[in-house]
Amino acid sequence: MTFTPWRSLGKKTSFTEHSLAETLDGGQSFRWNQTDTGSLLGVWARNCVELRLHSGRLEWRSPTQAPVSKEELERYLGLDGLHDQACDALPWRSDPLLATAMQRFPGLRLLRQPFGETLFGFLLSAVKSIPQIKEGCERAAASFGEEIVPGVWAMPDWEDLVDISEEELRACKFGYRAKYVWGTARFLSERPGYLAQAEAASYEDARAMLMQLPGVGGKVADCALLFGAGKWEAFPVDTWIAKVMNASYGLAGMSLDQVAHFGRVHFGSHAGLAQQFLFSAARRDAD
DNA sequence: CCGCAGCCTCCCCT
DNA sequence: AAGGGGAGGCTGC
Repeated sequence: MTFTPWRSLGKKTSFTEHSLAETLDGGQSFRWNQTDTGSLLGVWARNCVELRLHSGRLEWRSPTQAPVSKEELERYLGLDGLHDQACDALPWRSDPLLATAMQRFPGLRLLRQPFGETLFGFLLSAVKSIPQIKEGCERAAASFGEEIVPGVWAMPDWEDLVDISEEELRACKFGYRAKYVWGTARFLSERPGYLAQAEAASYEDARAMLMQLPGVGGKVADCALLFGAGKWEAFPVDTWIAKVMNASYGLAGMSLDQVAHFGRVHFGSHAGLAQQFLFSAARRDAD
């Protein structure tokens, strides 16, 4: 496929090679891959974009057949003033663990992905590793999504999935998550506007709405809200975060829900951003 | 309200 | 070399 020329995204970026890769391919999103030239190629909604860091600037290009606007890209990457403000407002001054994690991933930020496809990815995430979730998303896109440019597929919308049988979903190797996807597609088809309503609702209301969906518990709901709806007070607690929090804040014996509540209280209205730094640091330590 | 097994599939380990 | 344990959870008992 042919691409537009590389374009620069404004002034110098706070991304490093490290934090760019961690932001796009570190578990928030499941549709970015490193290319053999060191750039990153990703898909969201009907958009396909290649990103690279060049002379301290963030550069991008998209297929000429499927151009992406600069505004859409900036929105997706969260390139506005809110990120720096949110970082500064985190309690790193009084929390050495957080301060260390933030120093280790300068430039790491939260994406603003399409809500529906973020939910889809995390619906597949139970007891799976990131590469496995990515494969599942890729199979779903190639099987049920629209081909944007040759060889690149958009994720299917939830409406596109309502006629897909559980057997067809199992053919994508979703395993027992196939019935979650099937049930969620059915649930949403019977309630037009449900996801849009959740996206517009307060964090607490949105979380309760998502948890009505089959296969969506507190952790999956928080991930969808944090990475796909801009609700930064969401504090997803997975096994990594639970382990770090238990060890570092004396939370041994707490349930995951209690740890999530502690996180929201301790880190404040941008708790999810703190979670992302801690998550990346914890995962890195394990390597 | 809490704790626990089971669930698809793949991977890593012995 | 075959088989058990566990992986970025949720559900139902």
